[in-house]
Amino acid sequence: MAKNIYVGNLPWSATEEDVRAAFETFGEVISVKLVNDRETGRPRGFGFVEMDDQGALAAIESLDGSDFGGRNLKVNEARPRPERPRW
DNA sequence: GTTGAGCGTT
Repeated sequence: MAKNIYVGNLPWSATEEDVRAAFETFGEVISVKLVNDRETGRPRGFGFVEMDDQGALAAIESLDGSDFGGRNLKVNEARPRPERPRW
């Protein structure tokens, strides 16, 4: 099983491989998604990481509040996202 | 070449 993780307060210079490398230290990283502004194309400074349950919990406990790129990282379980409507 | 609370573009 896997969990979605919310990652916030990221430096604007951070990339998905940086986040993935940081989270791979604690477990198997399934996917990494950094959110960029769709209209301006600028990075919004947060993203999501999908990991295994144990790895996700370990990464949250270890990376939340830790220093990443000079910023205090915010790591938490992501909110459930509604599935896309297909009507 | 700028900015800084938050939960995503398929």
